[in-house]
Amino acid sequence: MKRTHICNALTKADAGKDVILIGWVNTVRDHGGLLFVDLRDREGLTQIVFDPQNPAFAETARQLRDESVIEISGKVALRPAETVNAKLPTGEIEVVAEKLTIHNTCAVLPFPLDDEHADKVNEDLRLTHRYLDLRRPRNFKLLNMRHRASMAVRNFLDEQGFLDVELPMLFKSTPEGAREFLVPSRLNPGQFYALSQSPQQYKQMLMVAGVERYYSLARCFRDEDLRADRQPEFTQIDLEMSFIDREDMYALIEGMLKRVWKDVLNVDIPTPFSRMPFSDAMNRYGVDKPDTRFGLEIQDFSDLFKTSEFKVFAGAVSSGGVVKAFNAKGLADITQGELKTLEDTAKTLGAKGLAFIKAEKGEWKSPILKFFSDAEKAALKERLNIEDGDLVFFAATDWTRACAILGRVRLDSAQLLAQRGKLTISPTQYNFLWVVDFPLMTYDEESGRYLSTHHPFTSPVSEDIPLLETAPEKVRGQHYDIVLNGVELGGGSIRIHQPDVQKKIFEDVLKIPSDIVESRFGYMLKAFQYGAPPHGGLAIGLDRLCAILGQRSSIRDVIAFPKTQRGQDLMANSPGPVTAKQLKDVFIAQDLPV
RNA sequence: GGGGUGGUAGUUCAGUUGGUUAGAACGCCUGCCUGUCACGCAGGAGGUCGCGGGUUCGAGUCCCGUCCAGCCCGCCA
Repeated sequence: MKRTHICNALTKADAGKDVILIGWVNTVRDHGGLLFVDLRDREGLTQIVFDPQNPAFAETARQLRDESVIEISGKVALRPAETVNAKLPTGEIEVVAEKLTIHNTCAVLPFPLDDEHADKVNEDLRLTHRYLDLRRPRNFKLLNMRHRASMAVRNFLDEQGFLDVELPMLFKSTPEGAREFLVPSRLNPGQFYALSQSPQQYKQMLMVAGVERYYSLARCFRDEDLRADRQPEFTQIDLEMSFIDREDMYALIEGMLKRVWKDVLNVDIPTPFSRMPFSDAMNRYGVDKPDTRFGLEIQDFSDLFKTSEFKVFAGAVSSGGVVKAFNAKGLADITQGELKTLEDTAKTLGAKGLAFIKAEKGEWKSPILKFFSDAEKAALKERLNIEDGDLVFFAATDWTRACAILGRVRLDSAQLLAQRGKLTISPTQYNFLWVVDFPLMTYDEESGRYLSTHHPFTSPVSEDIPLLETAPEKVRGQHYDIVLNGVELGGGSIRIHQPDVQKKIFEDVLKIPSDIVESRFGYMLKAFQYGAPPHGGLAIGLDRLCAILGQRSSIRDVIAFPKTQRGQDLMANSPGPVTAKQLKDVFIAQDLPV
């Protein structure tokens, strides 16, 4: 059983050769006195011609069905000129079968495998038979693309002197972060590992260890609710370097992504990437991961409406909030249904309603127009460039909420405009962006404490360190997010390497009791006392990266065996029950109601 | 935990105001066919309308509950 060629290799230069091909039956076309089979392997298709009279396979050829696995011995022949198939790389030839071996038959398929139909099949059915879904060339290409992206990353980082170091997935519980998968320890009764949410602490220890440049394609685990872009286990391009500042990191990652885009898509992306402070991103786009492929920028009108007759707007400002608005240019033809959907979306984000102005046929239409003074209208018209056919949305509430509402409405409006052909959002335009100057701390109303915006190892911007005592929310972190087309690809930071600064953050700012600091982070504080180098790092979501490269809206499409929204593998049926003995072995009693 | 969408043949879908035997396309099975490449032609099989309950003379259709999927919010240091 050895093939001489793959299924997209043969050309007219091979005419007359004896060949052996193995693969899956893609299609059978039985003409009675003549039978065609398109034979497929992962590389392509080759047409096989059978003469059903040939005693070598008179009994079997007629029994060929889609997706059977067959081996063909035969001779390459030029196709008659009028039957050349220009759509196939092998379309100028065919293989005249002399011998047929059926290695395996195929049961009736649970769903069609041609891309045109299969793409529409319910995902749960495809996931149940993921081995079939992956057999489709379109999905194989995604796996292949992911492989090439990984190789580009590995090659680039290797050339830059990075060591691939495998770090533990069995770590300890770190309750500050995401919910974790717990793993009972049989050898330590009553004790648990947690599956690593990220190799953060270990990779910092590698820097103390003097490795200087570390990377790995690290599997990470988070027991949170799933989304199109979130799986319970996912892969990060995780790296850490010593003796660097933010500029070094920007340059490195720009080089790496440039290499990935070149190797995978043969696209040259321009560097350096643009940068945007967090506050700009929020104020202009309403999110910390702006999609800058289109405008529709949000503006602040708090000053204008501070003294407005319109109490809703004026009241929002006087109670410390803001009034923000953006012009969904050309969306005045929005339908009632679409407007209702936008309003409902806004409400889920905490809006009481969604105020708007529609500019049509030379006049403005709006339920709130009567509250606006002429001066206010003129200012809106000028600053938002309101013209006939436009639709302006407002949000008047606290800053965070106003940003969230308009940020989301902006994205949804862009979709509506794109559907109307009034706005182009190209999946092959790559707007990379560094978002920088995040606040180090965010005040949490609920607990009445400051929480790390990212994680407690992020180094403050040095000139802001004095503010740690007085106004922690004003301290900027040396954190950076890499954003592409509205997707947060990843992020990282320059870390704290001085034990006293790290201790101050834990105890004085985050108010974590010192005994807990000691039990959770004591080893880090100790390690930092032994000559910890200045260092920083970053992690990029490989799944999200590949989804963008492959123009897929869900990372499930670029993961070989993804889980459903309930965290199940429908093919293998995981998770599943365990026996009482297994539980006993790890000292777990199951006595809570499910 | 919350919000909204969907579930009808193997698959994708249609199914009107609640009304006869639930349809179409593709797939599957049988037969015919020597140049197809989404081959064609003829015939056939295939349904617990997700599940449970209710309203009704009558439910795929209306109501309640429930399960599942995908989307979003919360959550994701």
